[in-house]
Amino acid sequence: MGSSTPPTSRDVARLAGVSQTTVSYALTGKGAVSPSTRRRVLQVAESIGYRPNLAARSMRTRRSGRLAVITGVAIDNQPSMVTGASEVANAAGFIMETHSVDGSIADRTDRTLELASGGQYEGILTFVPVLPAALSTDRSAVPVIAATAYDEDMHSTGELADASLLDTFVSTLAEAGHRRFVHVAGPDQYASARARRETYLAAVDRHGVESLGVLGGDWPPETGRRAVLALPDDAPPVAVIAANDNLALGVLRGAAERGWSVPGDLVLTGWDNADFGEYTMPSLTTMAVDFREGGRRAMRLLIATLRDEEPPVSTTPLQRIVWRESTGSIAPAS
Amino acid sequence: MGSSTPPTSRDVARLAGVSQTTVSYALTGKGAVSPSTRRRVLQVAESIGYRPNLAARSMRTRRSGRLAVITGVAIDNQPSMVTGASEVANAAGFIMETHSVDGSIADRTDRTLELASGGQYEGILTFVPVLPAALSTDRSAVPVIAATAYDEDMHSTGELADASLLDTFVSTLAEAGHRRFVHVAGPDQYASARARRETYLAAVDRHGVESLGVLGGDWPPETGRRAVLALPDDAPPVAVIAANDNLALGVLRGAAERGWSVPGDLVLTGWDNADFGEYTMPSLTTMAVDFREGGRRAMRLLIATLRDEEPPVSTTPLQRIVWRESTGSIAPAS
DNA sequence: CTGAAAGCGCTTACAG
DNA sequence: CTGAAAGCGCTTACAG
Repeated sequence: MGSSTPPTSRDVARLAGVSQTTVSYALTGKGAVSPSTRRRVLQVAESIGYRPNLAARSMRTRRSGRLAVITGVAIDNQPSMVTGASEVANAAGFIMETHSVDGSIADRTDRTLELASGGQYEGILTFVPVLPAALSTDRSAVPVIAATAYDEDMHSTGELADASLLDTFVSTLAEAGHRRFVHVAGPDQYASARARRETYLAAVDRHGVESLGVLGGDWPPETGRRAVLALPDDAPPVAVIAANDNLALGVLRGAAERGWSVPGDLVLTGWDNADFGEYTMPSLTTMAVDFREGGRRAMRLLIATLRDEEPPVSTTPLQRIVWRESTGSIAPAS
Repeated sequence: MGSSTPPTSRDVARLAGVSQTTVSYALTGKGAVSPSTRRRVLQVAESIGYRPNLAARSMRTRRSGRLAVITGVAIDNQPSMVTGASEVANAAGFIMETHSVDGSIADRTDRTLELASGGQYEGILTFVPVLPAALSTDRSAVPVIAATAYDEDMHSTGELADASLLDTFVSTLAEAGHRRFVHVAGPDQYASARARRETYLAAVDRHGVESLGVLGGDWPPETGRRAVLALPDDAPPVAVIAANDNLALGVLRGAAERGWSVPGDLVLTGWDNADFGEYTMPSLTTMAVDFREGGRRAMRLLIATLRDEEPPVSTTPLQRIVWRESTGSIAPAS
């Protein structure tokens, strides 16, 4: 009990009175086996609960049919990316496994290399930043693709971190008559946060509106709340461009604490289309980012790479503005 | 390029002018190797980028040092459970890998069995419901433990789905003078939703307050909003016990749409301590559930099982009520 | 301190 | 249609 070792294909062979070869053929459906033999083998295998040892199989075939996706605990919106990647992997006949890694970027790089050369996967897709060393395809036989939504360096698919539509927030609000803006930024280590901040600065400049500055510097709601509390009394009417919905939520709370109405004294945009944004009072104008499709594309790229095919090009945008109550009634530029 | 196969321990041996045995000893630090030989082997291994084939190693040693955690896309709050499990696994010297599975319960059970008998893991911890067949320890050599926060059947660790503290919501509000209650329930398929509903019904009964009924039946905020819109005009003052924070968020929105103030006309409790709950207007009274500690305990149980040790007993509660603005000012029973 | 040999559980030419 | 044999890349008694 417990210490007994699981049955092997040799056990099945002995019990069925055939060779290991025949068992293998019957199970994988590869060689030619007579129907009756095949039936008997299958029956025996089933009865003793035989399951092939995957490590042995993949060591022999050098094909595991498995792809690894590397994620980390702290990356927002990844669940949808993983789901999208999984859809594509399964459709292509692969089993996809998710490995969650944490620690420093060096640790993550090590682990990625380990997985790449461990002989168990035919390809690796990482959603967390790793050092370029992990991506070199010369030494590790299997391809490693990085699709990080939220950081730069390496071969990133990048589209997910694109901030160019933030310009549309500013221009549309400017056209609607808003003259004063503030940006509540995310942390500087994030490429997406930096991109949004820079796009904001360029936009206020380009559209000739006043900027009261860039506040914030972190993702949690409390940062947004503090940013509003730090605004001068005569700030309203002001348009607040928050780097994400969490921050926007804090802004909403801070505005209420100061007695400022939204969208009266203050209009507000977020980013990410978080579930709660449709139900806050007022509901949040935001950027819907299609992480799932981002995951699909990343996986298509990996599969194309390992098959030595040309990667498919996708042109449809991954982002879309959702106008809601927090920006008042405006006629969005089509 | 690309088609070249990764270096093996035999390659290292040849290049270092030693036997494969010596390479193995030098790398694993097991046998006795002279310092100079050891240094040379390590140097060669490093220079050609050698990494042991894990499949081969674990096939030979029958010890992989790896544990698998099975999760699914749709399970709320799992990230923290996974984090907790990972902490304990790493502290015990194991590498933990997360496998995300979806499909029917039969599919998930199959996949679990496959992992259990695949020879790559020393133990399996599943956070998604599987059939009892997957848990039988007689056939698969490795232990499989189910720690499902949100469904019943099998050896569940259960504490996470415990709803008994909901009685405290009701009794405390009753003591504060609230006489009329409503429950906005989650979907019936969830053990946690059922437990909360039943605890609610028992509580209103026990504390002699009126119940306007049980509404809802799903998790998204919209369900909570609809529930409030369905209430009769003369419902207030009423205490709404929502099955989770999403639902409570919808309730808040619905109340605003009807012109009902919170906590004036309506008081409200949620569940889960979602991030946004501290920043809604008003902030949400809720149940903080320590999923991370739940994950830790589940992993401790798995490790104790595979080591044939007595599982550690934990007595500290995993749940704690957080009183906030949505219930007005009350003196919580200590 | 070092090496030759066996074997973990599979699959796959090859021969019959 | 079926089987004996080799080998995937490791580790580990065993002998020297």
